[in-house]
Order: sequence, then C-alpha cells, then structure tokens
Amino acid sequence: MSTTIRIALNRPIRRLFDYKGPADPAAPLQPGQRVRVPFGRQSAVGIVTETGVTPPEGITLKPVQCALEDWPLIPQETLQLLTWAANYYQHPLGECLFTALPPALRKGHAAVLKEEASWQPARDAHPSQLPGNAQKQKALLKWLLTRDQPASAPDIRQAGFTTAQANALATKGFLEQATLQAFRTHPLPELSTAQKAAYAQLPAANNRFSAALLYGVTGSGKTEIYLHYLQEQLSQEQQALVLVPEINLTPQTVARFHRYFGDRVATWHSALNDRERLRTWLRIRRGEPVILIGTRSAAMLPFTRLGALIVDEEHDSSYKQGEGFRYSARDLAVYRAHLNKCPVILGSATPSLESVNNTLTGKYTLTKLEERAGGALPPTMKLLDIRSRPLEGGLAAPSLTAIRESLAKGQQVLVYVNRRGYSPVMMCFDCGHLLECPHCDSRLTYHRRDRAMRCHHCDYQSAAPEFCPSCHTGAMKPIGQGTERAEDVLAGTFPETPIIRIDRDSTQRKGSIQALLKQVNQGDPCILVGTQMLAKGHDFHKVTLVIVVNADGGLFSTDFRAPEQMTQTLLQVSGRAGRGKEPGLVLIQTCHSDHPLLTALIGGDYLSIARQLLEERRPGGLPPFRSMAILRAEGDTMEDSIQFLDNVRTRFSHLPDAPSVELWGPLPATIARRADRHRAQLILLCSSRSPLAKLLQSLCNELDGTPPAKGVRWQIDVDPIESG
DNA sequence: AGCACGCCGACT
DNA sequence: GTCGGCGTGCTC
Repeated sequence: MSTTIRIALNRPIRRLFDYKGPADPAAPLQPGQRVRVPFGRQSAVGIVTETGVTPPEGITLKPVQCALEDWPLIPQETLQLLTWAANYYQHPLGECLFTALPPALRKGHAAVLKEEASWQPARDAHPSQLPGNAQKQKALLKWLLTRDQPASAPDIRQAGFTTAQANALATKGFLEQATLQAFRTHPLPELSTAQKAAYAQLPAANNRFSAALLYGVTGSGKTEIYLHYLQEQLSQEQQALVLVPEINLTPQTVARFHRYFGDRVATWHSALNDRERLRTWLRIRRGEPVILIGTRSAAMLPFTRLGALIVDEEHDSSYKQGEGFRYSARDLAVYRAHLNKCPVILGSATPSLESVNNTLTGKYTLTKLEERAGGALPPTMKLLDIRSRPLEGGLAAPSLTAIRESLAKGQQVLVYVNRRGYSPVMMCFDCGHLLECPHCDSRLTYHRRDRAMRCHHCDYQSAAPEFCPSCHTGAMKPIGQGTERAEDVLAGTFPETPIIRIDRDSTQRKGSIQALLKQVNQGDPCILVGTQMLAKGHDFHKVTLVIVVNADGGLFSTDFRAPEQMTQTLLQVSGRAGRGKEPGLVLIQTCHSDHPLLTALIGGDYLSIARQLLEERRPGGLPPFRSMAILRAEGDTMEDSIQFLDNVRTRFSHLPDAPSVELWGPLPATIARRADRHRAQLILLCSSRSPLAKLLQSLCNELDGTPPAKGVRWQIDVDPIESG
C-alpha cells in the first residue's frame, strides 16, 4: 500500500492537494521534492510538503506522475522558512514556494546546468598564423582577442559566428576551453579606530542566533565593516547573504565585494536572465560557499550552509513586497538567522522604529558608529522658513545664494525635490479649476518636457490644455514644485552650470542612471536635481550643499509612518553632503520651522528622535507595540467595498480569539478611487503575532468559502508599510 | 491560475 | 441554426 503525499501547486489557491505516492518503497518521496502530477485535465509541477498524511475521505486520489529529482529541490531549512512565511503573510503556500524557484525550475525544466562551453584565445594565438582561406576563423579569433572575458556559445552566435568555427579553431590549438579564472583577491583595507570599535561589538558567529543593529551614520563606512565581518567570521565552507535595496546594487558595490572575495561573490537581482538565475540558484543549492549580494527575493534562495546574514539599509521600504506575496525580506532574513543559528546584522543610518525598539527590549544588540570615515565632518543642518518669502521657482533667496557660493568654490550641489514632473497641480488662472484624473481621486501632474498631464496613480495621460477645460477662457497655471521645474529654474539662474536631473523619468532607459552618476563623479561643478533616488546610498564626493525644496510633505499625513519616513528621507538626503574633505551644509526649506520634528532633526541625533517617535506610537498601540494587518477591499462602488468590510467585521466578532484583536474601520483609503476601483480598508491590531495569524487564517478560510459581492476583491497585508 | 461548462447576442 | 462573449466552479 503506497503512502499518501501532500503537494503544493503554483496556483492562487489556499489549499494543498493529496496524491498517491509511488509504489516503489525503495524511492520514497520527501518534503521539498519536485514532482509532476495530474491536475484537472492538465499536468502540473508541484512540491511535496508532507508524506504519510491521512487521505481525505470521499476522494479518489490520483497517483503522482513522477519525481523530477530524487533529492529535495527545496532544502529543509528553506521549506521551513517558506511554510512559516506562507502562514504569517496569509499567502498560498504553493505560490510562496514557486516564487522561491527560478523560472526554469518552475516550468519543470531539469535542475542541471548545461555548462555551456566557452572559449578564450590560447596563449600566443595570433590570426596571422591561420591559413589564408580560413577568413571566418581569423575574424572570430580577432574578435575573441579584443574581449577581456571568454565567450560562450550564445555570445559567439550573437557576434555572427558559429560554434563550428570555434570548434575548428580549438582543434587547431588556437582556442582553449575557458576556465573560471581565479580572481586576485586583495587584503582588506584597515579599519579606522571607530570602525574597529564597532566591529568588536558585533556578535561572533558561533552557532548561535543573534541579531545586531549596526547604527552607522551616513558616510561612516558600514560596508567595510561588513567586508571584515564576512572575512573574519565566515569559514571557507559557509555561505552568506547580503541584502541590499535594488538601487544600491550597482556594479561598484559588487566590484567592492569582488575585490576581496573573488569568485565567491554572486549576485541576485531583477536584471538577471533565466539562465543566470538557474545557474546562481543551483550554485547555492549545491552548497557552494557563495557570498551572495542580492535584492529582496534573494532572501528566499536555497542556502544550506548559511553562516551569516547582513541586511544593509534595513529601514528601506523596498524590502517589503507591495503586492501578491507581501513578505518583508528583512524579516525573512532575521527568521533565517534563527533557523540557521547564525548572526544577522541589520545596518542603517536611519534604522526602522521596529529595529530600534528591538534594541530597547533587548532582542537586538545595538552597535553605534557615529563618526564619518576619512575624517569627514557631519553636515550642518539649517531650517529655512519660507513663509511669506518670495520664492523663485520654489527656491528662496538664501538657497540661491548658498548654491552660488558653493559653485564658485568649485563644489557640487544637490537639490532634493520630492515630486517628479513639472508641477503636481495645474490650475485655471480665472476660475480656479484643477485638472484631475478621470479615473482616480487625484490631481494630474504636469510634465512640461512632453507637454503631458499624467496621473501618478494610474496610466492615464492627456495633452496639457492651453485653456481651462471648464471655463474655456482662463490660462492654466502650474502650482507647486516638481523636479522638472526646479531644473528649469536652476538652468535659468545658473546658465553656465550643468544641471543633472535624476528621477524616474530621466533614468528610464537602462544604464542611463549610471551614465548620469558618472558625469557627477567626474567632479566638475554641477547641480543635481532629483527625487528619493538621489537620497539612497550614493557617495557624491564633491557635493557640499544639499537643498531640500520642501520638507513639509510628511508633517501632516494620515499615515502613522509618515513622520518616521520623513525623518529617514531627510537624514539620508542630508547624508549626501560633505562626504569629502569639505564640510557639508544642508538647507531645509519649510513653512513650519518651529515644528518639533524638524527642530529635533537639525539637532541631528537620529536615535533620540526614533525613541521619541516610538513614544508617540505607544499610547495608540501602533506598531511595533502591536502587530498590524490590513484587510483591503476594492469594488465598483465605495458602498460595495465598505459593505463587504462591514460584513467581515460582523462575522469577525463571532470568531474565537476575536476579543484579542482591535478593529479600526472600515474606512475609505486615502486615495479612495484608483483606476476606477473604489478602495476601503479594515485595520486589525493585536498585541501579539500568533493570535493575529490564527485569526487571519480562519478569516481567509471563511472568505474563501463564501465569495463576496460581485466585483469586490480583497487582500490581506500583514505588517503593512502604508496604512493610508 | 487554467480550463471546462453554460447560457444569451450577431453572424453565415 | 452556430460562433463566441466571459460569469461560475473545480481541480486531490
């Protein structure tokens, strides 16, 4: 009698399916193994989650077609991680497991790497040594000699040659099979006294879980500490994971790790193709001692010998997936450290309030690095009240003066504007009419470069009108500041100086951001204008002045995280100033120069601001003092969405454990209508994680059983980063 | 998610 | 008379 096995499939169904296991007792299936199973009238790839389960009654089980490997594709630790995550984030286990696989393995392709032959010229090979009739071979050899790396078969075909030609050259001894050249690795640079002191406080990797928050001010050289940590704490056989935000995974960052760890370094990010994904995934699965630098999804790679984890810029919101499987890569990393009994280091100049709180409760250790590397001084921050001050395109006279002075000294200037486009609002001069998106509850942004009105919440776009569409006579006037407008104003005021705009619009083309940054790093005086993108992780050596055009966006938001996020962004952007020898100055333009958050900010100590912000969250029981989840609904009308959530709320109160959860709402979302969908939300707060998870699970089961009103869709977001 | 079944409009 | 629209419902 064969055993019954439980299988997860890549379907958005919160359910697993049981099958008859293979009759052969010599080859039993085990959890994590990949199988092919009949499903409906198709065949699907599945992952075994359990064996020897009690089969459900009244269903004739189909047999598994075959196992795709005779070993578990998903190793035990990773399976445990993803099972926990599926349960914690209330996402179907099958989809969680499959997002952890590279596309080739999801589709059922073999888990082997066709080692593609690649060729490099033999030593002393020269085209002139070839017979005159071998024109193509000559050309191929010439081409290979111009490359600084071996060429794979696809490379050769792409360049217009054939592998037959390469083989012919190889037989004659002109080419040889390329071997992975061992990189010359360099000794690590010495740490400064302050860095050494911080390093010494970090937990040693001695088969115990530990979590450390490395609070290092901008420019303090956290990366050097990571490098030393990995070198000192990792054995030759161990693997390590270094998580970085997408925007920080630049060729320069990788080169830095490469320099010291050579071939051990591998990367994982969205730009990899399917072949590269499969290759790196399998290297890690095989247990190669890889030091992997990767973005969010790297947190789910199949490590089997993890020795340490590092999460750089741990406060960065890009670690939280915003749709589908809404996991936090930072939290998965911490959980993995638990599972592997190894250390995790969370680094940031502006750590999340969650992590700061964990240092206060003793869950994390705290290591401070408050000195900038290379003797650079912390920037001076000043508030510039712009109430009843004449502005020139959003810039106050003292700001322009400061810019002029910096440029005159041959230095660079960074102007931070929190919106892209020309202006966030367009208004009629005569009747006051505002241009709004026909599909969303939002204003249209004026993009002057292509004379378009665009909605930043859906893909609506229209030509910018010359006259008011309401009164037909008034001229339209741009209200408020965007990056394009700042660029124009600065270009008019400083015609001799190059203005480099960096935002989503100016960096759409692949590699264009690298080109723009290269221009900046050449060091000639220039003005950088840009959004958030500029605030993250870049090291602009010659920037000495930072202007924040408007700091007031986050001061009066409905989102309880807004003050935290505003503080982080302002400090991060300020941190771009004065990283070289010259001291930095930051001018923050505001209409609320007496606002306690802003005055605290220029005092400069992030940790004390963080503690204060935490105290503001405590009385309301907001995260991290309680766990939060949001049930979001969207329907064809707001009534549909609210009614659905109201029903949920009523049904909720009948569930066991319900008293431990506090419910807020339902309330319409801040942008109530988006792409013609009407959105509302119900907020759930619970003093601890596990009853909330249990409750969400029974809620999901109920909702899955009874479909809601027509057109209403819902989703659950655990530990949301946006609550508006 | 797929894929089928199913019941109403505009075509040869 | 049938081709096809996408609304439900099921998949071990």
